[in-house]
Amino acid sequence: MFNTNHRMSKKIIKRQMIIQAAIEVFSRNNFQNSTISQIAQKAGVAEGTIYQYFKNKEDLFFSIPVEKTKEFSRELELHLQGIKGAVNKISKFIWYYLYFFKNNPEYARTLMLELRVSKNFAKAKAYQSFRQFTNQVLEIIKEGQKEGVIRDDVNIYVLRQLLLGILEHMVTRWLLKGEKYDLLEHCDEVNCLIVRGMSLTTNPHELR
Amino acid sequence: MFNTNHRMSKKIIKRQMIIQAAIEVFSRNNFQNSTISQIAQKAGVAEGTIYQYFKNKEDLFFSIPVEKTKEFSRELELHLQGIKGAVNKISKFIWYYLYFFKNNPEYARTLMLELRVSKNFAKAKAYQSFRQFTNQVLEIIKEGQKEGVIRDDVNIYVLRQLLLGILEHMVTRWLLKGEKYDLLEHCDEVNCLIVRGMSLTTNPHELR
Amino acid sequence: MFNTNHRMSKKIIKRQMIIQAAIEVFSRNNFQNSTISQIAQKAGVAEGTIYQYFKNKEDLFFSIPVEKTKEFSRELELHLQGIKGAVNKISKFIWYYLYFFKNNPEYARTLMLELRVSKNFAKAKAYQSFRQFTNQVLEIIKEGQKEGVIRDDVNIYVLRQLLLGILEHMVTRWLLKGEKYDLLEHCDEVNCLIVRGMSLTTNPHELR
Amino acid sequence: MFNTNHRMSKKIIKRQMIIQAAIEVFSRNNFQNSTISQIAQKAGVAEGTIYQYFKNKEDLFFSIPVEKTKEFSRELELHLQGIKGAVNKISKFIWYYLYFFKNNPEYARTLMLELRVSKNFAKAKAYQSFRQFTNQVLEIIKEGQKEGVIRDDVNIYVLRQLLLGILEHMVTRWLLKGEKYDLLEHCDEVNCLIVRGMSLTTNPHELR
DNA sequence: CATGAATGAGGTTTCATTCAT
DNA sequence: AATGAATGAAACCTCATTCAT
Repeated sequence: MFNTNHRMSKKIIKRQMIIQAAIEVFSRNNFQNSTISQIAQKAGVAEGTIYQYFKNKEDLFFSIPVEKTKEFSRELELHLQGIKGAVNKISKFIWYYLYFFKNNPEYARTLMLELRVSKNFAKAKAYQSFRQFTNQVLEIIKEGQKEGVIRDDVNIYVLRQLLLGILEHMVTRWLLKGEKYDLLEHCDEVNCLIVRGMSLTTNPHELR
Repeated sequence: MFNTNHRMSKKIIKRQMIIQAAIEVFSRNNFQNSTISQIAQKAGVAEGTIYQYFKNKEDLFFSIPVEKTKEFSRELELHLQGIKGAVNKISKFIWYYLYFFKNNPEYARTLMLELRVSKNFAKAKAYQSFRQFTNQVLEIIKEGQKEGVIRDDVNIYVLRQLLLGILEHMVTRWLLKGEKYDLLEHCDEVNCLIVRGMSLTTNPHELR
Repeated sequence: MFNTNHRMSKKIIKRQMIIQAAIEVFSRNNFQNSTISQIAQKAGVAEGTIYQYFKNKEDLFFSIPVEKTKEFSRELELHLQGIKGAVNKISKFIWYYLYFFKNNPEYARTLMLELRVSKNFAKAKAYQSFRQFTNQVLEIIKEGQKEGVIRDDVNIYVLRQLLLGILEHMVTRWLLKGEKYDLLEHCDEVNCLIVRGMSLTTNPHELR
Repeated sequence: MFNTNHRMSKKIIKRQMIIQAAIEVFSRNNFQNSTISQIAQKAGVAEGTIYQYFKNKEDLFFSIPVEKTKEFSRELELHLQGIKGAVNKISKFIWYYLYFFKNNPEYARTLMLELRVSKNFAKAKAYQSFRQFTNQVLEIIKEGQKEGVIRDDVNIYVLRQLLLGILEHMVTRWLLKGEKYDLLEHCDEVNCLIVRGMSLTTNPHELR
């Protein structure tokens, strides 16, 4: 039994190593132009070994967001702890989102430019992991509506789409521009714009 | 001379046929999984013929947005004609943007899910065509600031990014969801949110 | 049109060259151990070229008996011409069968040791070609029964099985023994045994 | 010593389990398409374990007929016991041959469609086991010649070839037809044909 | 003795591109 | 200008075998 545990943990570690290598390789080239041989080399294992951990190249590819989203959610949880008020939580979420991808630029590239767009991504189990934290966002929005600080005349799904859409776009644009500027640079401005768009106005006349 | 013109127009038509076939093929699969042979078949020409009009597969790929963006800009111009006021122009732009991609779903897929993300896209001449209409947007924003209806405490590039980002995201999301709903469905709501975000408030206290 | 014909005939010739090369290669090793690269080399074409003529390795494999059985039937027809009497025809058939495989030892190996046994062979169109000449055999047997020289108390399919079974086995055994003796060596003896087994006896009481 | 015996028998049992699993796996796919992993799984052992009982995959493969032929010969012996006369023995042999393969269809497939045809089979020790019972057949034929009931104007090896050839072909055909009919169905008819072919005729009364 | 993770060589197949016709 | 046959490089994946535990 000890033996089994030992083997298991070794397998888990090696699995992580392969995924990390895959992120690096997939982020530089793209799915099709990345080769198993490159990944194997970077992971320091034989090509065949990869097929003991993943069914095929696509399976390895889709395993990446499963792992990274777990990490994202886990740490997001910590960062939200102790924050009161939906608006403050949203501000923190915006900051953390940009912060996370700033610090995981390779994963950012893989996720935003490759995975999200992949034909089978929505169908894959990977997509399930996403639901997890997008639901978290939805909860915060509902909370804000209850508090009376977030407008309830707009569909909450549209509000969430607004929020995530802008953030995704910011990361994507940053990547396409070659990561030459600081992703957190306009954090406050964007935060301000988003919150303004989502929040209730005392003076609605200003809107057409 | 007439002969030459005739020849020219025949060449141009065949070129268009190939581009149209390419859009259809690239939109269904993706760049790597689309084959020259498929495109040739759909265009009704031999494989070799394609290489008389385009340097290689990538060149054909990047020729698509050049053509389609011309079309987009040309028609956008018409739709903006006669509209007064930056806010109204922005509203119209939002509508037209969604309207255009609703009616060109295959090009939408190719552009949003493949081209935009392509490594060499930014470097390619295709990107130049884009500048054309993103600059148009910038002009409208500046106009709005002069009119005093668009806030000038935020960088105009950030404002443009906000606008284009949300629109891109709407189209992308629509595509990823399988085009099952009407892209123009939430046009008014989104319009309202964007305009609100960009516009000056009489009562700025409400923010943050 | 001339151009097309010319191209067509060139394609047919190249197809034959590939099939001939395939027979030689498949006969030496077996299906799985033969490589497309070996066949291409022997045929004097590039590997990719083979895939312009055959869907895949298995398709090439199953195309062999289709071609060779045509050849077998065509020549068998000539050899049977002018022969009177079912027994004489059967004798000639036996001789020709052994003669054909003696002169096509490589095809013999491929057919008897690989193809006949192949899982998908029966389902493949190749099997259809076989029907052609096994039906011919059946006709001769029926003819013999009408003439009153072949017993009609045994199912004709069993009689055919007897005939083809022994011949197949003779060829197979010859191959397994390394083709060290003359396949036609025992032709007369076998002929005699088979004909005796199939023919009516003057005194039929002896049989069941 | 008891300990040793115990160990020995445990080893022998495990060996048998592996061989049985191998028969099942090899019969379904073929040699090349069967994997050690499949066999190990079916046998309930680890892959590595197989290599403690057999040198390699081919060695395991060729061990199958060695074991099964022992079984065949052992039981054939019993079935022939007490039967008088070469013709009766041959009839019994024919019946038992078909009976055995009817009841061992998986082994039949492996032997007839894979092993018999295998390039190295003749050279392998497996082939030696075969000699054992083919010699038995030869003895019966000689016995019949001495009795004066089997023709002696034909080479005894040709006679044996006739006998085994037809039987092999019957089994093979049955397998290729998907075992959809009863292998013993035409036993009597074939028996009759074979015996007639082998026997002296001038005086037909002598038969049965 | 038993295990099963690691290996890595090797083959099939695809497809962009070329070039003779 | 148009064709389409030929090319051949390159990559995924399998699996028998080994060996440390």
